[in-house]
Amino acid sequence: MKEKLFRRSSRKRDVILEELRKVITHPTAAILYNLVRKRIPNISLGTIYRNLDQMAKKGIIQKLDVAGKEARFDGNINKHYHILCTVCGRIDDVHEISYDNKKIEMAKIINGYQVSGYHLNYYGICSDCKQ
Amino acid sequence: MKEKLFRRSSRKRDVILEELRKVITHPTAAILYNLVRKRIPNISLGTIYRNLDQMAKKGIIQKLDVAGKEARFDGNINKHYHILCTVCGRIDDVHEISYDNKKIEMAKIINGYQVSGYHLNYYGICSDCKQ
DNA sequence: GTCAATGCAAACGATTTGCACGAAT
DNA sequence: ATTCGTGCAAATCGTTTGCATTGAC
Repeated sequence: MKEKLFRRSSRKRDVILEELRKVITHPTAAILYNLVRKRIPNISLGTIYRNLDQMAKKGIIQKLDVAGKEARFDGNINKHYHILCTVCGRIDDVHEISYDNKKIEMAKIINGYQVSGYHLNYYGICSDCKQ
Repeated sequence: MKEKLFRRSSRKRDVILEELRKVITHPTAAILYNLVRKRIPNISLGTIYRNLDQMAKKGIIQKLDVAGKEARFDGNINKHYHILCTVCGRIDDVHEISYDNKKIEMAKIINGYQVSGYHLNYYGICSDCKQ
């Protein structure tokens, strides 16, 4: 957990990561800011953003692939999926689905959600960028 | 195509939709603005946003579920998926994949992309909002 | 005539950045 | 001593909104 991922250690970064790992709610930067402020009152929102970015780039946290105004972050980098409430915007984890055709297409209830649909995005390097 | 979807007809809305349907590049509002301006030079960016929103709500276009600063739109509402280049940000359609377990997990090349991963998001109404 | 659609500019909200200072190596 | 990490505020960027006008019905 304390390998040579970053050039210098920082208590603030450590606390941001700890607080993110504590919750299962996929918080925004602002929400995390409020959580972290309870422990480090003088931390600034800019520091939250800078550290979340850094950690997401290193792959120790996840920046969620969700459209919308505010970015959301996940401290759990184990492979799992998400379900989003189209009414209140809440995001929950989806663990129990096995990804065969029938279940993806036919799942109607997941985690108590009435499922209306899903989106699947692939990531990769396009042929132009592969050069 | 010209049913009673909207209370009043609007040539600007029609042209926005036409231009969006012409391209396969999942443009941002600003890109579409430039395309539409070639035909309607005095159109404003606000009108582009208002109409894209409206049409997405009616379901005649798609607002893509992609994280990032700018929203992207798709004139093709047939069920299909997307592949995003992690280097240049380009987005292409994915049509040929059949969604059984093996293919999702094992696809290594799609549309010339070197695939690195995928994200699956479900949508629905959470139990609290269902009341 | 009514009220939706529009242009324009200002407002907004999330995120980023420049700068000077403090801290880890 | 170097230069990363930080607080702070200003800047930026995408998007939304208020208002007066135009246009569809």
